[in-house]
Amino acid sequence: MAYDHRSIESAWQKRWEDEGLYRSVVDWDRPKHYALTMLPYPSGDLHIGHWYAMTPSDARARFMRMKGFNVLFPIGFDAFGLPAENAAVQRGVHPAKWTWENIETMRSQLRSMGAMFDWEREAVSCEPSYYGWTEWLFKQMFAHNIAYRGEAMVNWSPALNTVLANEQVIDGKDERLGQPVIQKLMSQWFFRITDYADELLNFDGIDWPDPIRAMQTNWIGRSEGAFADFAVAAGSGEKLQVFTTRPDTLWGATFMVVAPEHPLLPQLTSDEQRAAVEEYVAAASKRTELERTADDKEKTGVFTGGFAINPVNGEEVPVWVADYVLISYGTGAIMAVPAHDQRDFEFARRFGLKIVPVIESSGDDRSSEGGGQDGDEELTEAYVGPGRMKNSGPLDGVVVTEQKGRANPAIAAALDWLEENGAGEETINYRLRDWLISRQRYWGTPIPMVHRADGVIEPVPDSDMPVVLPEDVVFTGRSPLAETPEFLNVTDSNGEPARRETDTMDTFMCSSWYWLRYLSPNFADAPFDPEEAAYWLPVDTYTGGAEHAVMHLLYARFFIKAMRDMGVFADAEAIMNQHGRTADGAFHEPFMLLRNQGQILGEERVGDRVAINGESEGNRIIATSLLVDPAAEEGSAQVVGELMRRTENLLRVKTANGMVTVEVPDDVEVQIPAVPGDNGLHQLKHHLEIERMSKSRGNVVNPDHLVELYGADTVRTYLMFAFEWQKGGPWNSGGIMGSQRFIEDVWKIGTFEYEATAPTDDASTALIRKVHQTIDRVDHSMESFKWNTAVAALMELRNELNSVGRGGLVTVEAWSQGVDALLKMLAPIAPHITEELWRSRGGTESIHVQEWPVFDPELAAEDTVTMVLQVNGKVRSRIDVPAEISETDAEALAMADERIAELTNGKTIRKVIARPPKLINIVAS
RNA sequence: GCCCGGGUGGCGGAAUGGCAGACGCGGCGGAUUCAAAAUCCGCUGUCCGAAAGGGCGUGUGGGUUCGAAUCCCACCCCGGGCACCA
Repeated sequence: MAYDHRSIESAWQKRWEDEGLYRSVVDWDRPKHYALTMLPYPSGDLHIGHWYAMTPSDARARFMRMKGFNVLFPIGFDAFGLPAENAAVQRGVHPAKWTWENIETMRSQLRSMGAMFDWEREAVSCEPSYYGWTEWLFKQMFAHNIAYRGEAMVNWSPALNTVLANEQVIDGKDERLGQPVIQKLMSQWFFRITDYADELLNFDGIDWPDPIRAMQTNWIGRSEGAFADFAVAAGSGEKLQVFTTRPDTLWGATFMVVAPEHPLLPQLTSDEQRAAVEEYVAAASKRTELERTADDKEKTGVFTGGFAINPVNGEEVPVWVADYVLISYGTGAIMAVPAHDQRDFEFARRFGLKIVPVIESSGDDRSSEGGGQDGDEELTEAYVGPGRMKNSGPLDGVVVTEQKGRANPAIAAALDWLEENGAGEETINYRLRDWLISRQRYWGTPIPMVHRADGVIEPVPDSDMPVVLPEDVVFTGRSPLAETPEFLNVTDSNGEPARRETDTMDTFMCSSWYWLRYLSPNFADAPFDPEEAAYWLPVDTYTGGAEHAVMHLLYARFFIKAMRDMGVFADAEAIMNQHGRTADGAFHEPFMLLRNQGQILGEERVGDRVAINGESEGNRIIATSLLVDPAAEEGSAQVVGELMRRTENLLRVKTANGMVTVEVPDDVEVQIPAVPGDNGLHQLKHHLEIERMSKSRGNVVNPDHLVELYGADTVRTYLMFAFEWQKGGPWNSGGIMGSQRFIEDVWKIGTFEYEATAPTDDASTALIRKVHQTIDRVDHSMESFKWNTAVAALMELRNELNSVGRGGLVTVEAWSQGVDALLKMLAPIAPHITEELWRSRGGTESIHVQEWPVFDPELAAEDTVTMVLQVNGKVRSRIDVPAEISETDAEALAMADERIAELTNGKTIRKVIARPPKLINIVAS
């Protein structure tokens, strides 16, 4: 009977579900394992990337289950977000309808994967039963002063009509559409994630990939330094505070620069300079973040006419305004030390400002210049190296190293001096900003707050919670909530008319706690059932894409810490203790072990070779005929070459002489001999690069189609076998045949009626040995997320079974052990075929609840080993020796070897390195 | 510029400092077939050689070691992150 994936796979999926095989229930007598895959956004189609991310995650969960753990592996949907709203604006579909239809499609696609999801724990973030608790969490944050309303320069996206978090802005453009983002002063809701900056820098106790840790560390951007206060010269008693990581260079601060948005700027500006400053500030505000931070831009700036007093030496320094100083970092003002900071140096050179070196380089080459640095005209760049302080009054001569913070003696001395003299204080500054969570959108979690007429902002009372999104709204592209009076108009706690907050929350809020809602998606008294949380938390294994490094993964960490501090886990912890477990770090970090998969890219494809005749018109050719001909020769038509790109009726053809643009009028006949019937332009195949899959590039691989053709088991196996999982790479449509053959071979082996026609003990022992070697390899591979080597080891076992099966060389018992082991170890990877074969071979319970094969090192041990004989490190011979051969015996055998004798003949043996039973190396000359 | 990864056959990729290239794709040759597909068997880093065998070979150059894809130093290239962050 041939293997029919179509009937077998769907039948088992149904049966597993009917029997509740993947229902996971709290059982304090068994060790738990919470496996989690990042929850998908319901875009409407499960693409191959979802499979690539989720099937290994599923295989790992199944593996842990067979290893004896009570495994929870839930799934849900991150259902709020902009695409749903865009669909509403563009196509008139309500976001809820669009979202739920997509979820429905994706549910059935996810089922076709055959994953062990516990669907009874499914959570969908756009349901009031979910987002009501997101609102509740917001209120808790507000009550604990973690959420606050603040006015700040925020990223405003005119294209998206909303503000965005810093994390969502890349190179001055929004991460979604790539449209420019501008800075705007607005009053918005923030979370005090910066209060957790130091804790977020600590990754103790969690096993996360280094790159993710590095990215988060980078993003948080801790720098040690000092605030220094410069008194504003023209009276008023105002102080201009700066942040610096180099307080040791204070004596070299010869001017100051403030950001165009700095609040003291109007006060600092003199009347003579006011017009120029105002013009500069106006121009800066119009420029986008991208323009302001462009690399190659020459620094611009304007003198304010104001001065400040350098606290260390009382000198008056001019204050400039320039947009290279950012209002969002530090204090928005800097002391400029042109001698030792390249940016300040460039600015000083451009505007002819004073440069005073305060570090004498200690290198011989430099000191021999005889203090050449003092003659600042000769300087070509700022000096940032080590040396000794000079021109710095009390601190002259202190050693300057390249270390940061207090570890640098010069910085330590300067910090002490500042504090002793009341001129400043030691401080730590972060690049991380508070998390801006307001969005001027409809399809998100409402912010449960009310703006009273007297300006006070108060939370929606518990009795009116949750705030439910009104469904009957009009989509214009602006937030409909602000234009829906029934939603907008409320009464406050005093019974006075008030206005409801119409902004919704960043959708990253939803995904910052979803793994907690999975525990009990229908629990009505709290965000999660404390009993479930006590048993299952924390998440043991988390898998997903690395693109979330500084967004989701950072927010999720912040959330659990904030929730812990608000006491949200108190009940769960008490229950944990009752069961004799201690919370340890369970509520400090959300995900104990994190692994990231890479990305599947589009397959490379050669474009059609086309032969085109036509007439030149300007720099393009208007075609009169077009033929696809793989064998077309150079010169056989006016344009001959590979079709690189097609946009409507414009073709880009790569010819021997370069790229040619061809326009194909509607009435030109397109001939593609390989495609029967009338041919059209849309049938032409253009060249595909290896790049990200996207509909617009036409290089998307559809998993549904692959499942139909090969079956889910084959697709799963291929995805796990053909790539280094953490790396990903281009799709290769040919390679899947290898996995299909493997699955079919497993079917043949599993259904083979084995007869021991010529069994020998040796052959049987050898097969069992192979089985145990395989167990060892698969164990280690699965443990460390190396799916490709796990599959490779199983393929080797398949090869072994194939060859012994044909000869009937082993006992029936050995054969049977081999087949059982193969099926069990393959079960996490290919759940359907292994279940079918397991049952057909007499299994009464599911293979997925069987115990994982136990490795026996004695059975795995070889009794003879091929020993390599080297002369001077080069392999010259090989001999078979007993595995437990002694060093002397091994050496003797090596010396007795013919080839070795030949090669060492007449030479002096200097040394013999013996590593029995694997290797002997004879050093001779 | 700074911080992470990574460079191994035609391709995807294996290799606790000890036989480089497991496993698979592709390719070549053969069997089967009227033929093809499927299947099965064999070969497949490269150069020299009829063969036996040998030379070379893990981005480049150096080093440590009896022995290096693996460890150290310098450099080149690719991917990712950050970036006028004071």
